[in-house]
Amino acid sequence: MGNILLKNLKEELKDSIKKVISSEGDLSIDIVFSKTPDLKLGDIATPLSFELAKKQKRSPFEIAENISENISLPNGVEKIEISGGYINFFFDRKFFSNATIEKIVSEYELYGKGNKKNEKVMVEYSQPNTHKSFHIGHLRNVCLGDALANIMEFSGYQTIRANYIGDVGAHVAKCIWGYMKFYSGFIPEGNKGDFLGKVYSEADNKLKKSEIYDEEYREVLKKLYEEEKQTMKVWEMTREWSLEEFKRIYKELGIEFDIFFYESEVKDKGTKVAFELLEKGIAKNKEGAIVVDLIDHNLDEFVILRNDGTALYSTKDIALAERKFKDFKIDRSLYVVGSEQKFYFKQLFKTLEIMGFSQAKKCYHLSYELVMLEEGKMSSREGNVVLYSDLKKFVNKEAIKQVRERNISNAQEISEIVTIGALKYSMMKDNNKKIIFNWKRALDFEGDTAPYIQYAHARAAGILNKAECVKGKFQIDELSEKEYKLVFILSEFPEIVEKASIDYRPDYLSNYTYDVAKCFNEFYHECRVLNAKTNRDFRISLVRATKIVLNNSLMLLGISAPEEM
RNA sequence: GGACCAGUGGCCUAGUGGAUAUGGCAAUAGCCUCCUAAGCUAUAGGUCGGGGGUUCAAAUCCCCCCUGGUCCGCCA
Repeated sequence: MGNILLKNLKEELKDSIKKVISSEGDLSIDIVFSKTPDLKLGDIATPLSFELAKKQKRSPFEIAENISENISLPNGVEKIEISGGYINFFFDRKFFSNATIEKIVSEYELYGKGNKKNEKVMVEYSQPNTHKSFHIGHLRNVCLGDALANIMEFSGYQTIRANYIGDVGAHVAKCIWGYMKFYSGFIPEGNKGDFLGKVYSEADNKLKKSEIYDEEYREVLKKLYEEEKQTMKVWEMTREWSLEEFKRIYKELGIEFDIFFYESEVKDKGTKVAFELLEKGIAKNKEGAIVVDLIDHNLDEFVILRNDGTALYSTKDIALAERKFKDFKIDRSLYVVGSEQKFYFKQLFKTLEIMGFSQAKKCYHLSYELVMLEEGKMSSREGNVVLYSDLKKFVNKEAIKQVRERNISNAQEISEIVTIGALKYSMMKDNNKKIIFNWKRALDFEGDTAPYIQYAHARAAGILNKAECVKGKFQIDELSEKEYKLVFILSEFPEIVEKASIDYRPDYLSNYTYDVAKCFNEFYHECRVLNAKTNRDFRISLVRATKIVLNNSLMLLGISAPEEM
């Protein structure tokens, strides 16, 4: 931990370069390294000479020459070359490979782990509404959020995974009205959560068409607000149905939360806070409602309580944030929520700042675009959604079919691992952009998919199983390009994790993991391992290191790495 | 009307100041007597939405325009 080989080499190189250029009095420049487009050109490069050329009014070539002639290269860097003005550095590749692979193998599951940060972070994600169906849009959220939490934790933050369930509000009342009106006393045998989703959609449809129905619904809404006994009983029962289904899904996905918050438990506190803010003069009364004036911040007015005194989304979120800061003592608060709420979160964070919470500056809204159907937006109301349960069922069917074509001992378990992996990966590999859902692609297990990566892992496992006693020590004769390319990408893992945590970008990990799998497959086809003529011990260790990195990065994505498939 | 996000080969996508623009799907041609063919190799496919500008260097930054999405609710 902490001592990252590739990163260290970069730091040492920076120092060496600075020593050369400082003799000419130029220290202010920030030295950056990039990968070379081709390993033939070197391992890492810097375009520093272009920047210096401008400042010093000399030719970049001359500057590069000067650096190249006067630099004392750190241990592990073998050669320096100038190419088109770039300064390219060549590592001592045997040394680098040796050190990298030994490090990975010895650190094992800790390889890539960041230093402990003295900071507590809470990630809030998967905020499903009870009494509505759980569809693939919710799936995207929970996958992203879980990966983010994993990454933060692995990067060294103390991390709390929070779920915030919407169990009150108009949609609940609609569903309960529909249930009492058309299904009173009925207890579905199968998936109770999906049943409620259908009841909700059906109720919403009928309510649009009848004023009498609408009156009845308002009555239910009122009774829920007043916590009338009979209605509350139905609420409790149906709420539990939804929660059971959610928990079943989380279990299936292998996702665990540290804490569940419910809207029902923060709404009263929120109302209190709204009045407190009013008293303190942070908020003001506007036509009976309570609003925070954010016009000077270019954020309009933020309504935090309705004029009838009932709670809004904002009412509850302010109370919940306060609870997170005060009771859980968190320093950093992350929210994984769809991008349509961007403006809302700006208002919320600004309000928290005005309320005096220093953590407000470390609040972050990880936003992502919706999962859409080819024909357009999904809507629980309309009922035109792809349910999570259906998607899982069909993907699993395909996985079972494919596993059966192979000779595998525990087909059931493997098909489940492939199914969940494929689902999660497809929801995370894009940079939070709009996803147009497509069945053909969802059932694809080749190319840039989780099964491709899992397969690479299983292959590595297969080799290691057959390699009798494995020596920890190895000698490297001649490094082939495929071998070294693989070593190099493995060495990048810690930096990728760090960047993903800084930028809050789980997709960095998805892309990286796929690249590792691809490199490994190329290596696999070109280099024999078990009956290798050269580098046998090294290759076995390289395979082991690859398996470790694949396993660690899949773990961050919440995807299982099978030993066989 | 104002604000934000996106636009990269037929389709999807990486890359947000550095070298010849990354991969996948689909297509074509190959590779299993050899550690798992959910794999590999090769071929073909590009006005990086358009136009200006800044820069030694632009898919990336600035301005204008086009297209799509979202927000500007006492909804969530």
